[in-house]
Parts: sequence; C-alpha cells; structure tokens
Amino acid sequence: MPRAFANDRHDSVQAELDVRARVGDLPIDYDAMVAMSNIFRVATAARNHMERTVLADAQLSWSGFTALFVLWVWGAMETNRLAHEVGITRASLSSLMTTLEKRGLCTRSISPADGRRVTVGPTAKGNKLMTKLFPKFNAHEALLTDSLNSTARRQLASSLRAILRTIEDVDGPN
Amino acid sequence: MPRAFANDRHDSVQAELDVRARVGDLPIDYDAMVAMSNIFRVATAARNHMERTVLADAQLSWSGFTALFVLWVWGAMETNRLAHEVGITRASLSSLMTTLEKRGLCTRSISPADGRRVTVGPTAKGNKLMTKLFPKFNAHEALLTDSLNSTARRQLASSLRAILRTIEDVDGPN
DNA sequence: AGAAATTCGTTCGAATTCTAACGATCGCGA
DNA sequence: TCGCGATCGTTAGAATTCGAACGAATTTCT
Repeated sequence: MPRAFANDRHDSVQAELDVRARVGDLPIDYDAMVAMSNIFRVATAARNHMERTVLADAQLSWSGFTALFVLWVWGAMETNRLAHEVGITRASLSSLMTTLEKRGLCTRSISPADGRRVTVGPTAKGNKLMTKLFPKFNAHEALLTDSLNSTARRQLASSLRAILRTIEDVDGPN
Repeated sequence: MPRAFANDRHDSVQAELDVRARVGDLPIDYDAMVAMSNIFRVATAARNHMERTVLADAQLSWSGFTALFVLWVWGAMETNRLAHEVGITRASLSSLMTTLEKRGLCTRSISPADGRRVTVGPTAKGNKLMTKLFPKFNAHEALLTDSLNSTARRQLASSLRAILRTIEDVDGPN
C-alpha cells in the first residue's frame, strides 16, 4: 500500500474523530461527510489555483471562463441553459454577459420565435481566446491529477457524475 | 453493469468528442479534463443546493458556515490558518469575521506573544448554532451521495485527497 | 377572443470577495 | 540599540453574485 494512502486514511480518520468528539450522540454519516467535504476543498483549491495561474493573465473571471468554454464547445444557446451550465443565476449571467459583450467575446440576440428569450453566442474573438486558453487550462488539470492513474481518474469522474445526477434529481428542473 | 454507468460513459464520451471537435490537433488530456470538470460541476451544484436548503434559513454565507464549522471542530486558531482552511484570502476573512462578530458567533483577540497576530474563536452561541445546523447539513450530504456505496465514497475521498495534496504541493505554503 | 397567470431577461440594492496599499509590530543584523 | 525588511490584520475600491421586483412577451384558461 502506498504511503499516500496511509496518510490519507490518517487525515480522514482524524477529522472524523474530531467531528465525532464535537457532535456527540447525534447520528452523522461520516463517509458522506468526508467525501463531500473533500469535493468542496479540492474544488476551492483548484479554482483558486486556476484563477491565479491561467485566468488572471486573460483577465477572465471563473464564470466568464466557464461560460466562454461552454459556448466554444457547444455553440450558441439560450441564456437559461447557459446559466444552468455555468452554475449561476439568470441575474448573474445577465451582468456577466454585459461584461463579456463589452469585450467583444460573445453576442446577444433576441429569439424571433419568442420575444422574451435571448440567445447567446460566442464571437470569433471569443472562440480564438478559448482555443489559446483551454490547452493551458487543461495542462494544469493534468498537473493537478498527476497522482491518479487513468483508471482512478475515470472512476473518480464516474462517482462524481452519479452525485451530480442525484443533485439534479433532488433540485428538479429549477 | 448498471444503467447509470452506461449513461455516465455516454455523457463523458460525448463531451470529450465535442471538445475534440473544437480543439482539433492540440494535445489535450481528456481524462484529466473530465475528472476535474466534474469536480467543479458537482461542487458548484452541491454548494448551491446547500446554500438554498440549509444555509439560507440560518442566514449564513458559505464561507461563514465553513469558518464556523472549522472553529467548532478544531477550536480557536490564528486568522492565517483559518483563512487557508476556508479557502479565502486574509482580507476576505477579515470582513467575514466582522460580520460573524457582529452576530455574536465568534470572537477576535490579539495574541499576547505577537501583537500582529489575531486569534479567532467560536462563541457559545456559534457552537450551539453549529450543533443544530451541521446534522442538517450532513443529512443533505448523505442524500446527495446516496447512489454511492460506502466503498465508493471512501475511494472518492481518497482520490480527492491525492489531488488536494498535489495542489498544496504545487501552490506551496502560500 | 380576452383576461389572468406564467415566464423571460434585466435592473436595483445588498452582500461577498478580490487585489493593492497601509500602519503596526516583530525579528534580525550592523 | 537601532534601523530595515518581513509579516500581520485591516482598509479602500472594484468586480461579482444574489434575491427581489419589474416590464414585456407568451401561454393558459374560460
């Protein structure tokens, strides 16, 4: 067994014991706690890392990068769907779009079929930026997952997808 | 093989193909991409879920809850370490502490040994709030990881810990 | 057909977070 | 001992995000 795994178990068990000492008799699901809190910790640390190493140079916020990436890969779509993909509210996307539009990275256009709907699309400049930026971003993704072999990475992704499906089930189509 | 896993593979492969179509000849690590992007997606969705279902009632921001939880479990500590645990900058923690202090949930005290350092601790009220709030939070953690068995949850946590160690290695003691 | 309810994107004000800069304090070397 | 650089928490200003409320457009119900 690699040393890393031993340390790993030590950290998790220690945290669990510390929480147990605090919680007392209340019923707590410790496996769920450790799994979820590690998701939050990794996501926060990785996002901070990406913002400082890759996104700062391009003057892009995290949401700005995410939105541009989604539009780059899947093309134009309605704001409602884009907001869901990015993980922000419609209100936040509205001001984000204003910012990106000012920089000439994407465009807004009202749907002919439904006057309430707005379709958002990337500009050539936006797509060009992502073509340059995403390989850098991905290089850091590879760096951060360096300690995991290919099987472990796929297993990780699979478990996360299962959680994601549960969340979207629970929260519904909102 | 459960149906969920088939869907899972379909989604991942589809996303990979879509990105491949965009990226062209550039060398991209797709396993790393899928693993990391799923971490970000799950963390964002789960955080939004927690903020709306558990934290909104308690009038606590995500960082406020995290800080209070850390102080609840591990007790008083210096602001520098707490900021690192929460994943925000010292400046952000400073204003967060002002907010929590106003609500009587934690306290600040200057270290006698070093006049620059400030130690932050939870109040009885802060600890009481967490004693009531964390079981609710954990119930939702259990709900969201419901589709994973105990082994999968531990394996997930272990892989995430490995990534976390790499990030802290790469980013250094900053 | 026409009124009522719903849905859409946007605006507004508040809260949170960041970077940069600041004064205060400490540790170290001349 | 006395500066000098380093480090600490805080402050100031800008950017991002959210919930609530709004007008416009569409759908639903009678």
